[in-house]
Amino acid sequence: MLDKNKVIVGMSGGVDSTVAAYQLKQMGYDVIGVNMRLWQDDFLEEAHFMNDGGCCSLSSVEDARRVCEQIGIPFYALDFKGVFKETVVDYFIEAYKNGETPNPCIACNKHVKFEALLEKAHQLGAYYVATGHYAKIYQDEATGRFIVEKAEAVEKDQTYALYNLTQAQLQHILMPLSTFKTKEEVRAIAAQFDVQMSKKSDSQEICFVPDQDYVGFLRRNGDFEIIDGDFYDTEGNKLGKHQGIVNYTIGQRKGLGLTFGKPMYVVDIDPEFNRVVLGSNEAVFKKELWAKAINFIYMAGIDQPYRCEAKIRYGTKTAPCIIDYVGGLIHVVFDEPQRAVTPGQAVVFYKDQYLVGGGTIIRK
RNA sequence: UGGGGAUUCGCCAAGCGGUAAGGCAACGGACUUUGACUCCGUCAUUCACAGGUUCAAAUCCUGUAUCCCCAG
Repeated sequence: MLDKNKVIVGMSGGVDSTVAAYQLKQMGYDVIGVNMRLWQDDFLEEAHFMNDGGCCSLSSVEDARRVCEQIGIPFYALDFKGVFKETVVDYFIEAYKNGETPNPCIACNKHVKFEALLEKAHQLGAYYVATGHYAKIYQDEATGRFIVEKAEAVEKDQTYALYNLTQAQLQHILMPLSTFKTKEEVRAIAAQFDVQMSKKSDSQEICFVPDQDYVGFLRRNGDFEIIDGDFYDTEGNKLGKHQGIVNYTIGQRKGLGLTFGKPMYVVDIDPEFNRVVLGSNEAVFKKELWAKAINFIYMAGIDQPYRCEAKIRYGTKTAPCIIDYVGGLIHVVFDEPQRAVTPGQAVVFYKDQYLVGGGTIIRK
């Protein structure tokens, strides 16, 4: 029987998860801190890149252990390298191989933090797994569905990366940072028992590529060749050589190595012909998109066109749109054209502050 | 080995005797759970080279080099 008062907290050793654990302890939960060992890269460890990290930092085990001691909760470091490799790293490599831009955090949430870790929690008898994400999760009394709502701290809201979670997962998840209005409040609490840690900067890179060189990561870990190809304009004229499609994402301006007298942006990536199409900023805007692998949270699904808002990239604003199921895919039509619709990225739907659902943008 | 035109930052390009605009690229920083976008900052004591005329030249003159066009 699972203990509803028992919770496993994913501890990165950073500010957010530390405060999450602390809050739960204060609330009276039986809290266990767990640091997930996710990835090991000999290349980077030799290069001393693993010393400072973020949400999934590979080197913060000791920080996590220390704060658990300070909070007064048990701590375990557990190995999740296998599942992480299969569900996050392999997906990441595969996406680039296919000319897409992946979002590994979303995959990690779905398969590692709220699946593998949740299983581990159940093995330990805990009903809940908790993290330091900024999002609200609760059960709607009327419908019985578990709903995700944007965090109070709007600028830190992380619901975009949670659209893929199922009802089965959500009922076992706690996110105690949901009520904080700012990151500063969270830091202030952290400072009460660990000043040094409370000043850690926010994470901002792919956790398994802490040197920022994801192309180098693909070279070392990928099972495919990164091949030079040609840049084309939107008319089909050859413009020059590119260094392999993995180097580019839709909307990208920097690093093209070509000059045209005006800024040029990546408009399309064609993995089949190894082509990268460049165009003006205006050419990067699209009014519609198609998405697959749809997951709904706010409701079970839609059976007719549904008006809501959508966010097509983590750092962007939501935009009004109408979504509709067409042949097993979701068709999204925006009121206004959106910049850099990127295959592989998630499109996440919102209705006011509620997370409606989302899917993966495809090239069509 | 005859005429004509050109030569300014990696690319494009202002300047036309008064002491080197700008755009693109690049680099550095901010922002960022995606090397995206965006923003901020840096980027020719020097104008193909050598002389000359001027108080003063990238700008005028004279050679030299390279390129282009038209004539052989």
